[in-house]
Amino acid sequence: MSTRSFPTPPANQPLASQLAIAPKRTRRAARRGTGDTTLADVAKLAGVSAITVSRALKTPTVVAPETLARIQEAVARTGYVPNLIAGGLASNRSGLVAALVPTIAGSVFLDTVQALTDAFDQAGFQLMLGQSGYSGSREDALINAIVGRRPDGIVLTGILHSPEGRRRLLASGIPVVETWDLTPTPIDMLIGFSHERVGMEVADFLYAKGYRRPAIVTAEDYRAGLRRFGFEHRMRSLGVIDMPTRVVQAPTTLRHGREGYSDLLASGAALDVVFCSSDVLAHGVITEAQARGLRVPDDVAVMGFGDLAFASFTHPALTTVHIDGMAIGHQAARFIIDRIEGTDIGERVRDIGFSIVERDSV
Amino acid sequence: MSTRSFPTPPANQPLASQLAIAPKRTRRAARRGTGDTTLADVAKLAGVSAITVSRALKTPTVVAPETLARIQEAVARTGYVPNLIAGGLASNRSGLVAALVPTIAGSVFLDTVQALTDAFDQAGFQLMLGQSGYSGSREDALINAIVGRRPDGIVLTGILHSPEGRRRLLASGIPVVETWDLTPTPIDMLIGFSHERVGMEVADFLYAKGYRRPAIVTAEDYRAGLRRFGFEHRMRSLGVIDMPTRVVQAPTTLRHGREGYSDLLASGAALDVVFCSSDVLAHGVITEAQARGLRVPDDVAVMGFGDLAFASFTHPALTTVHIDGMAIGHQAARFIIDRIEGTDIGERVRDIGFSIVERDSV
DNA sequence: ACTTCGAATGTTAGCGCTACCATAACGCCC
DNA sequence: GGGCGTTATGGTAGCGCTAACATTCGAAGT
Repeated sequence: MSTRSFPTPPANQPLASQLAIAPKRTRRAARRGTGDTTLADVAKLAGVSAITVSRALKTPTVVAPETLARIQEAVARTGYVPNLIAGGLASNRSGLVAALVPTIAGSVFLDTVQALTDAFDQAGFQLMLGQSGYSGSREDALINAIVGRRPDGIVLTGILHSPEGRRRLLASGIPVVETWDLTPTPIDMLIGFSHERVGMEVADFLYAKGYRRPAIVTAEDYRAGLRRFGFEHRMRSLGVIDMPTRVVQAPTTLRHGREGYSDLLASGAALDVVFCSSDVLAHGVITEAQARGLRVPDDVAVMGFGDLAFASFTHPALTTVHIDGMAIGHQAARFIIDRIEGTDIGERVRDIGFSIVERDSV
Repeated sequence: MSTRSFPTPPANQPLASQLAIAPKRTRRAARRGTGDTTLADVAKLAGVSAITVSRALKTPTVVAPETLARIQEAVARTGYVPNLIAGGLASNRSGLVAALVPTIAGSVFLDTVQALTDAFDQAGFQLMLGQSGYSGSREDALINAIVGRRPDGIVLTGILHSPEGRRRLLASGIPVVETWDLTPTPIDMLIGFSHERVGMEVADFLYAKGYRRPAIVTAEDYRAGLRRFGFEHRMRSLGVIDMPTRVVQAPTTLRHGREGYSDLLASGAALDVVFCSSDVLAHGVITEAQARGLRVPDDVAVMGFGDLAFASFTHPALTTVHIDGMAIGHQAARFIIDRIEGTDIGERVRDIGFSIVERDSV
């Protein structure tokens, strides 16, 4: 075992002994602390004031090298870990950033969340994760729990917030970044792309490829609805009127894709391509088609959305819409960090765009 | 409007007026606050003391109904959101719980993380997410960042912590739950299962099914290594000596599965079944086999691990090892919440077990 | 009538840190 | 040699909340 040479001086005792000597006169017992070593303990050990220790830890350059060394030794000896809660209260910077996602199960946002944790970790912030669920019922309670912790920033990913939640966020004055969408009225900052345009571009793409009997398997989700809307709209203007559609629950799974396609077939619809609201769904459709002995894309073509890691490794490789989820996460983090540090953030609304990745399923 | 009978005497004003009257004598300007409404503001408006407002919010039952109503109205009017950072400092309960995972990209732990957020949310705690990476290099820095925020509990998922990190956690006195494994020397509490036994049971299972030429595609991960070890050990004692193996990087992807199987075939090994360290890997192996025109399980059988949501919907449906990730998350949360509330937690080490789910790929 | 108790509320003193100002010691310039 | 930066450090006063007692007052017990 390692040494334990410098037990904290019995600084906490005096009050207790007063108590023992003159219990009647003592106004009250000392409030018990955490028992952790504090800044003051380290300061005493290093023979400096508390504030100097604080500086030595935050901005070592302003402390004399000699003093710094003494403090660092004291820190090492005591195993001191700064209490960031206390620091946060004093400095009005909690060092926390909140990320709200509908659910992490869906995996579409995983890259974004990963990029967020990484970027914020690196900048010394800790990510608080909140799942609002697709229903949105607990949303307000969640927002209260989040705002109550006074995060230095909030990243909203793919949720449709209630007007009340929106108002609360606005009132809190906390920097907010909305992601994965392009709304006309952002709360604050925004990084995303247009789901409607995705739908339209996909329609053009498939039409150009010669497909005339498209079907849709889509999640019951606001953004997915937007893509579908754009798709249908454009297809119609191209003369394609009838588009059989299956709406499945979010978050999407392989199962939903299989069942969605089965249902589509059961309805007797003639179709040559299926546009899915997620890669997972598309993978399910491919799986179901193959289980039925159909060839993809000859008998039925399949188009996904998201370009998740697996998309290029399905068989056949999935043609899909590429969204750079990592870049979204990084930009969101950048926005918030810049805002906190007072750096100019430039344009507060950014369209990150998307691209159609043609592989073998279409 | 209801009565406001007992306004607190104007105790907060003196400093400001002093300032106005005798600026020279004022020792310093008042530190600027956050500008948010505080407990004191609400108290003043409701005509009670701060502590009564605090009680009204935390334990409404101890406040007279009339007073309560007055306070609630004041809260609504001011849009007051309690500062939980300050509360945490005062009460020594941060309301934060940390979860450390190697990465969320792997998706094996997703169910667990989801269950954790849900359970903690419900109990009023907020989850801080930390990704240690599979390398473990940043682990110590991460642990410092976590401990510094004085969480009320820490859930460790699938990481092999350095001795130094372990010591720090122990020293912090924070309740710790390790999950997804059964170590002989837990830090504190533990919920998991034996990876070695998984390997052994799978070996028995496959052997009983008549397979004699097993191969392994496994992630470079401690726990996966344990499963492999158990598998090889048992297989050997059953007389199977040669087991071609491909080790791929964690986190695993469909791609790794395809490449792993390709490599295995390229090495010219004769094999009748592939035991994979994850369902995703197994899915990749199936995909590659099918892309090569092989039939699963007739030409090659495939065994996964994890029983993720998609496992029963691959084609053929994946035979795998079922782990109840949600249950792990819930139990981990239970452990910590019980510990915080002082409830008896019972046995501190729990084996949640596993089961082999036989479907069509073996 | 007088303790005794419990319910409701208040007073005080921090929790551990940092912002803000002050101070001390040492050049350096004209 | 007095004024004025510069560098390193310290003192004080909070940040917004809650723990620990203290107090008040009416009801109940003896």
